Amino acid sequence: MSASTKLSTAVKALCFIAEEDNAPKTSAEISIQTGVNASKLRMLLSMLAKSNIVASGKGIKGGFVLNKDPRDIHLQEIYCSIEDRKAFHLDVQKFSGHHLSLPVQINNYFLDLFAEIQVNIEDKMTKISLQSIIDNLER
Amino acid sequence: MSASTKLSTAVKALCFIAEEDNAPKTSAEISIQTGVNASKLRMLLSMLAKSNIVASGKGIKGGFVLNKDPRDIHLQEIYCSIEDRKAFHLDVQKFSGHHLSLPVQINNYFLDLFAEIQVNIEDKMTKISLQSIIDNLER
DNA sequence: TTAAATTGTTACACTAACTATAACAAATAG
DNA sequence: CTATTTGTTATAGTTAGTGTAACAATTTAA
Repeated sequence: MSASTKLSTAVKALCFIAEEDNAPKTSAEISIQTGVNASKLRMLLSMLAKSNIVASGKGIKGGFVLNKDPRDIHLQEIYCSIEDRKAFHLDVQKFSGHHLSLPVQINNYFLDLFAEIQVNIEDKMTKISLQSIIDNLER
Repeated sequence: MSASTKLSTAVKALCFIAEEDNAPKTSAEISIQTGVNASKLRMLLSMLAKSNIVASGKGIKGGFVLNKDPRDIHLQEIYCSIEDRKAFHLDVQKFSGHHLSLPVQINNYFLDLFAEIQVNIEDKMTKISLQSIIDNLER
């Protein structure tokens, strides 16, 4: 699952969990509502649980509930809990050279540029709360 | 080859082609200097030739030369000529649903967000010329 | 006109990544 | 004890990326 796909899937699940009643939602229910496979959802949600974004319960009354106010859950936080790589991954051709310095310098130039882009993306994501996404959908 | 790898590879090749003398550089020479396979370089450079960023010549005196002043070649232009997808590709989980509107709305939300990020990246790339990269490497 | 060099393009094998799903132990509730 | 549900691991199939080779078409020059 690509980073951007994981993020949008996680947000779909969280939006459904956030709905009206705060009865726990099972992965099976979320799967029906979102069209995403239940196992895959459980993988994502178990990571969100480790970050205390959701709480999970096993057994017959189990499922997932939000563990925070949707106004206090931000995209950046969701992203970090489901993806180990820093923001959206951009890479340069790996270089196995010896005496060649130009390609190495250019790799470094691009790694810096890509890092800068990633900081921009993270800034943007930090400013977007789950609540703002829910509000955006309702109007 | 990922989009970001293509871009950094193309810039490596262009920096080498831009060096001092403007004798044509062959794909074999560029391959030695950059560590990138000659066939792959020819694929990239033939696209740059179609965008008039470089000119190519076949035969015994052939090779690649810049077709523009390095101050007038920008990253965005290089990117567009080697990649058909719009900027760095971010995607959402494809959705084959029927009656479900929440996932579709959220997909659209993310597609908009990612489009916005891509505009930012393109803006950034438009402001970076090949000459500025060369200058950056020399100091 | 022949030979050598070089691009431009296609093809191929190999590997890594992604996708979709299944399976099952561990925990929970009644 | 049984049914349910999470959390995790595994599996199989597909797609994308990597590295390289091959060769027709073109060009230069002897």
